[in-house]
Amino acid sequence: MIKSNQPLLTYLQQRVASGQRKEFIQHRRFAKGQHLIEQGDQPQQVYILTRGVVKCFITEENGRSYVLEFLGEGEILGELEGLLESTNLSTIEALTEVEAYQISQGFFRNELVVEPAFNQLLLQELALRLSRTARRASYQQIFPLEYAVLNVLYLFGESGLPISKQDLADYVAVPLRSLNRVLTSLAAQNLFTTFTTGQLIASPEKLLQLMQSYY
Amino acid sequence: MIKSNQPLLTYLQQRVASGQRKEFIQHRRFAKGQHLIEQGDQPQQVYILTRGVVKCFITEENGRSYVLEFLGEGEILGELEGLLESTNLSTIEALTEVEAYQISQGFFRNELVVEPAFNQLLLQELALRLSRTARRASYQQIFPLEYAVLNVLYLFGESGLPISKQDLADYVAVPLRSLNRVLTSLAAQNLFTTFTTGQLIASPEKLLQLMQSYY
DNA sequence: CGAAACGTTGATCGTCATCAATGACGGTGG
DNA sequence: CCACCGTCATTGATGACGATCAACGTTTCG
Repeated sequence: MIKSNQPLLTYLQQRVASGQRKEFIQHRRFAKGQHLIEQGDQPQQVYILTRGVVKCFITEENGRSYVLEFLGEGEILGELEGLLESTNLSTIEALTEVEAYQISQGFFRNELVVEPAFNQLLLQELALRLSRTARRASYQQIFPLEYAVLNVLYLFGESGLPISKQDLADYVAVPLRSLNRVLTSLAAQNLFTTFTTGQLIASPEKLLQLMQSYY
Repeated sequence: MIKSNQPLLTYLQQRVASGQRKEFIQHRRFAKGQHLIEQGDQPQQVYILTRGVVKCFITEENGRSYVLEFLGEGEILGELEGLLESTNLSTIEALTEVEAYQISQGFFRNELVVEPAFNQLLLQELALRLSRTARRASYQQIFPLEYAVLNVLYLFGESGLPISKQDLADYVAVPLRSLNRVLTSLAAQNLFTTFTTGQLIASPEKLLQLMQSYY
């Protein structure tokens, strides 16, 4: 659920360690809550996360938000805009304190040409994101809310939820009130207790079984 | 709405005309209704359309389908699987008679390395699709069905709808019956007549105005 | 000083009313 | 025969409003 990209992180660290042209790569830190990228703005930079988690979301004209992804270590930000030379598709907000390499769009585009390994990593990253986004669009449209929530709970398993309920609500694209309704209804089925801390009690098998009842 | 990619088509035609390694590139034809790619199968080929329109859709376990895109000339198919070496994300069905270049995954991957221009075109294509898919996931989740339908009608404008109502219904992710309901309700507002042939009467401005009433 | 009592604040829930989307079934018209 | 629509019933999701509860710092009293 919180996507990461270890190979890209490793690649970049080696790239930095090699020392070549490292003047184009800055390491920056962002406080929790800060926006790395603002939807609709003209983009300038590309980031690659080295620590922390960000939320990547689109805000619609009526004020409601849709969370595209939660991104963690090794994930790249601003790459779509770097490739398309368009304004920012989404806002990127730090959910924790975040550290990231910052590179200019020009350097980013140049790297794609001169570094086949980087090029390859980016192609795979884009392909994977497209695949994930498409799958999610599909099942969130087709199945009812409860299914999507079960899915999220299943993905987090017993590890606990590192994100706020409001963010989770935006992820499944409903108001917080509606998410809470579903959660209490699930809790009534003895699926878990004390959701507050993100702790599940029920077995993943039970969740899977419930999900399959929608087939 | 029917996405196309002229630069990629032009590139490929030049590539073929140059005659180099053209033994790896076959030109194939598919009848209307035929499936170029089947969801879940092990992929073998990458296609680039030269004529016709295909529907690219995911079928969920409960039998309902979600249309990801309608793709036309110059669009590439099977590239995600070629990059990720995964099973097919979606089914690709010919909506009209279709012609396409067919290349093997191996050749496809090799081209990405030896042909910077092709590599660049693919990066941009993936970035654009990701951007489109994300935007659509967002507004379809957040706005009611009528908004999505107005949006589609607006995009097609007065050119008429080249796709069936069932396909359109799958695109907005509702049963055909529900789509028809929305259409008749819109027709009652004098937005257009004789939708059967895909003809609109109303001005795009009027559609836009209606859409904005959801803000 | 320390513990109990208090008040404030934000998150959550019960309830009721409403709207959006779906399913079913039968009718109508090409 | 098939595509479409009218109607009615039902489910899913939302909005509003007030009640409740937990967290936390502050006040009060022994």
